[in-house]
Amino acid sequence: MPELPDVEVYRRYFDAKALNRRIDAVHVEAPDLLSDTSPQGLGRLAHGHAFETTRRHGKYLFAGLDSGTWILMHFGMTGHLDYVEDPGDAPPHSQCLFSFGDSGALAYVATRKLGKIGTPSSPEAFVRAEDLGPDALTLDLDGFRDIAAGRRGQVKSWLMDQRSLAGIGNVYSDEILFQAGIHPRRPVGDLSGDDLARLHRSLRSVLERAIEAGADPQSMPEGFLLPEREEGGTCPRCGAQVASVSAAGRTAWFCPTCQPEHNGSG
DNA sequence: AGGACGCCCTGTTCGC
DNA sequence: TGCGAACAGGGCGTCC
Repeated sequence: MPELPDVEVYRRYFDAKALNRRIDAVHVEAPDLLSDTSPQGLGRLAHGHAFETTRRHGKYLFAGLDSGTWILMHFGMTGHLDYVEDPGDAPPHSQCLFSFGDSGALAYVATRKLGKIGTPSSPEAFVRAEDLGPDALTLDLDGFRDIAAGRRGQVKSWLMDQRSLAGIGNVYSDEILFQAGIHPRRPVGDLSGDDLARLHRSLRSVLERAIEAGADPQSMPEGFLLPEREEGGTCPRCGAQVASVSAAGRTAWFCPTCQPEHNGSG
């Protein structure tokens, strides 16, 4: 789930459900997820205040309180947000629950507890402290070329490196490489200027269109590889069977025909 | 520097 | 039917 498009959809959901409502109670079910505070500390920070703004950087969501402090959410592999009218109806694995004074509650749900919740002094300070790269959606072609320069590894690893550019994970790196017709294990240094330009265009369009689709795998645009990322899946462009290789410690899915490992000129 | 692992968790699926 | 292994869309630390 939670790569850049998913987290952007969560952010909008957060805005729609949780802004400008007085927080009455904070319940933390999994204190281990709090990276820099305690359940009591989080409660003190939020109690009596309201969220007034949100931001996103890569896969991180930041919620700003009217007191000027911030709460950070990262969703790991299985996290999401769920608003319920009755706090008693919070779904299983609700690790953190913000209850509002008027009614309702926002649940941070994470089955596998691989995410984290923190209280950075600001989004900018957090990005700096974690050494995150620029948000993938804000990067123009020149910036993209800059971060590619000198890079030696495989293109998929590079796209997924949060310190290089923030927001792309396993699924969307596959999609971006597919749309650009580039094999996931191609060395970044071997990519031509045209390859890089194509990759950058794919990056933007894939992320933007995925957000438009609500980051819902069932609703992806025609021609997306995403729903075919499994054994027996077929390429939406040429119909060939998709293949998988291990890259960057994850399973990369791609079309062997549309994404040849070696470019023809070599 | 980059890559291959193992690990953090829990739930689901698949093979025997 | 039951059970263990493998695996799942993230990220960190360690070793080579």
